[in-house]
Amino acid sequence: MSSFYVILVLSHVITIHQKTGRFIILDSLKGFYRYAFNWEFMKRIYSEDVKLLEDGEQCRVAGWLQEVRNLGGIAFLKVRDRTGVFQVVLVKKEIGESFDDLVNIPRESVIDIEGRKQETDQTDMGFEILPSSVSVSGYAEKPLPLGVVDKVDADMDTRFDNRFMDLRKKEKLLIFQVRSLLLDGVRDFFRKEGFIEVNTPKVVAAGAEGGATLFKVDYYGKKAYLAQSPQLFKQMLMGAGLERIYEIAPAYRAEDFDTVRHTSEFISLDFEMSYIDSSNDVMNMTAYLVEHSMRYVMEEGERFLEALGVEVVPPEHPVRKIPHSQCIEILEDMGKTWEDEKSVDTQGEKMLGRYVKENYDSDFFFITEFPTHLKKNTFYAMRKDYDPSLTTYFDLEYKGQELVSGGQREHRYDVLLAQMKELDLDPNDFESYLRTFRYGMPPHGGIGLGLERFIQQLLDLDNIRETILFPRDTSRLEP
RNA sequence: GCCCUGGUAGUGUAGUGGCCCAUCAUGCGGCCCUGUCGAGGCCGCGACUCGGGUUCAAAUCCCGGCCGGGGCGCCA
Repeated sequence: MSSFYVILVLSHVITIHQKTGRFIILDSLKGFYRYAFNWEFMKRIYSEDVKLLEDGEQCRVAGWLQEVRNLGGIAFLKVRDRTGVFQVVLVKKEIGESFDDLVNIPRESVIDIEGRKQETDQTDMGFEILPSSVSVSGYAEKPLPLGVVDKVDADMDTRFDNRFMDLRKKEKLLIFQVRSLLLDGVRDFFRKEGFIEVNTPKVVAAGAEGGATLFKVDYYGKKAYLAQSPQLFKQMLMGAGLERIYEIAPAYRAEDFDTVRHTSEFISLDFEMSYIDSSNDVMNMTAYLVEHSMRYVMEEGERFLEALGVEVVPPEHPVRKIPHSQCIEILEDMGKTWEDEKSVDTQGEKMLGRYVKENYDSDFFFITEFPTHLKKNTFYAMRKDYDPSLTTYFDLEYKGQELVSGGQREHRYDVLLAQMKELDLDPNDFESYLRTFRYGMPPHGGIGLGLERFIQQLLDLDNIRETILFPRDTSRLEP
């Protein structure tokens, strides 16, 4: 009954076309294709795969009617699916009165075409479809809220109000194809390094760093919050003996910031590892994670990066580590001045990014040994033995923007308790967390990485919202 | 939260006191065209964010509301 059978051979997929008994070797599973199983109920194929058919062969394709070029006696329908834009040819004297109906289908309607492949060098795809039937599965209203292929761009607000339409643009789709691959790369790395993927609660009783940045929720009448970080749970899992874990999950920040690199809901990529000797172990793991996932995207997503016109340059090892105090000196040498306290602020980050790029030809560097008073809310940060005014905490900077924050955690119960008391935190509020530290806690550390920032910097996007399907910020709650 | 900045047809814009019953592009509608691919040609449609104020006169100036964009603090 089915028109396709599928056999897996190595990483390639071979389909046998039953009508012809011919083998079609699909390029790979890199991105577009999904033929790992034989879905006999899915007869429609991607336009990219029509290329693999013989000249004159019947096929069924479908997509969005991008535009109609009506020349009078002949018309061309440009139809877009996820893999490309193909052309359907309508000859008036051959199809008669339905010609007028077909050329008047509104743009962006979904149409389903059965027809014959005809090879030609007059289209980008190298073929066109001579239809035997065309049906409209979903009519599009007129006018469109924004044009998918119009020569004018829409404002961000218009675009995000009509995100479904915005995402029909090829270059928007590409971002999410890269994002998907980057996550594959991340998971590939962690799997190979023996990390366990976990999920921790997102509805919590208390945050990691006080209550100021938390969204309140009503939890069966009790006061609760959306988690702004999995921090405390990750540490508890170190106490539970999981040793190496990672989590890819949303984090919520009710900060009232409105910038191109902040959103209220983002995907936090966290890992935590036990039995480290120092924060250097964490930094090195971080650098290899970033490198591996970038290389993965470069290999698997070459066509996407090419289409986006982006060159990806992963970090080389070792990634330079610059203590915070030295960062200040460098910035002073570069002529930076401060009104208040000397620290690496947004301007400083950008300057240091340029400095490292010019002097060491790298997009990456760590800022290490963050002063304790700059991490004042981070009660769980381990401080340097020789100088408690410094922490073991670091940031990883990518193209002049903070990408990662992490360090070695304080695993000694009495020290942790003392650091909490410095901040006037009530240990009773953290009892379920603190308890973990009283029954054998190994030395450990970890990081949090902003996934969207990673993609933003990777693809040189102006605004972090471009990396999120439906972004949440201080004013946007829908769609 | 602070600072800067904007809101004109479906979309993107021009217009900074009278020359504006508002420019251009795109879109949409109609007509012509059998190889278009930024299709082309001709004709048409469609807008000043809301409320107050100043003025003989407001898209334009002032105040407020609503909704954006950018920067900073902060952060992933």
